[in-house]
Amino acid sequence: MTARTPSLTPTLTPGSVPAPARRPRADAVRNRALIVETARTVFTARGSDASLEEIARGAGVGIGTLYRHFPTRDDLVAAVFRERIDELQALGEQLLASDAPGEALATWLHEQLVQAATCRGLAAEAMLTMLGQHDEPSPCESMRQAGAALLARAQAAGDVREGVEIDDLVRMVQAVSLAAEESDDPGSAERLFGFLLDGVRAR
Amino acid sequence: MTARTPSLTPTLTPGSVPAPARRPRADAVRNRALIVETARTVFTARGSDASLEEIARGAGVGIGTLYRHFPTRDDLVAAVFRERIDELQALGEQLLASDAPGEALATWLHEQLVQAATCRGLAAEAMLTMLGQHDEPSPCESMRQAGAALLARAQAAGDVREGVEIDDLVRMVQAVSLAAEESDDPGSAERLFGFLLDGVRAR
DNA sequence: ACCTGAACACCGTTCAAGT
DNA sequence: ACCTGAACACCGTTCAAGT
Repeated sequence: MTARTPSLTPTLTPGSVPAPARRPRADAVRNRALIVETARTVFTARGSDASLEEIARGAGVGIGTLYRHFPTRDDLVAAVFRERIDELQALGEQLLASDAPGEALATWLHEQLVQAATCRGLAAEAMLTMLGQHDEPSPCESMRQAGAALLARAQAAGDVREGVEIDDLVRMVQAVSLAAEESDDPGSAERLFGFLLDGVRAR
Repeated sequence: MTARTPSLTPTLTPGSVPAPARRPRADAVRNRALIVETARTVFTARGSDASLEEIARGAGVGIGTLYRHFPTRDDLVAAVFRERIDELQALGEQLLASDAPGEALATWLHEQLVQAATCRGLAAEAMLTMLGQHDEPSPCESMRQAGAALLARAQAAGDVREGVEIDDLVRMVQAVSLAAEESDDPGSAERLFGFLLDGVRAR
């Protein structure tokens, strides 16, 4: 969000290495991990608008340290869900080996639904935000491509209709999760998910 | 949210009128309307987490006046969307006269989609919140019943499959709107809405 | 009865001073 | 290089004092 001063100065000599890639200090590594872990706990307990101060306090670090590692709130949220994104990517690549393309896609999307519910809907919000910024080769982008491959295969097999895009599907699953969250009916999410699948199925 | 002191004192005599139902002061009525109108404008411009102070300032009243009329933020949001809810109810009742039950439901749901996009997704959030609290005979509850009648008719005509509930449908439409909001593809909402309709159609 | 705005609490964010 | 926490800004919410 915040614009940073461009670091590319004209004094950069042609042969110079772009980034020194120093190894970070051990306490910094530990603090970073502690903050992420605490954030996960606090987000689960308090929801998406938990206080950053509470997270810093819980991790036993100063608020400045939290900001040093995660300049924006989104950066922290992204770090919290990084593992889940990687898991979804791995699952997607695994499912490409399945011999039932339609079912494989459904399984992957259902896992998206399960993940979306973590941290009281924060996971779903984070996913929607991340899907909006598919510029650089981010972990989310890799996950997206795994899903796209599953979808293409399901379409080629005639299981899913044409015109459906992977972003639509993933977005819809997050939306289903968000919409079902406030419902008093516990089966709501699964039922809505079923409608979604039926809607994209080839007929 | 905040618990209030119970006002029901034992001195209440059996024959006493429960509420005097006084006519409110003219300036109070005007202020209330001004606050709601300003809130709509500010929510549209700044999104769902607009400052209440800005709304009060824009309406030309003290912050205390805003709180007097709307004890919680949700109360103000509900007031902002009250008219839309009433419109949806009226439209639903009108559409019951149509001779194409499936199409009538689709038209009503599409109007839900259009409404959901107002105030940068705040309308969708508000609708989801309101659907969660269907206790008293609220305006939202009347709207819900109009939709339920449309759905029942579409199901009786064999246009929509059984097992679908009106809350599911309305929630899904809000979900579609929320999911499409952050997308860079402008046709996203309509495409997802189309999938939703196909998913609930009888086959 | 209603309005006002000062007062308090809480949180986000920055930054000078430390190690 | 990294950490700390005081300092500042901003907003939500309440309430005593006004009309």
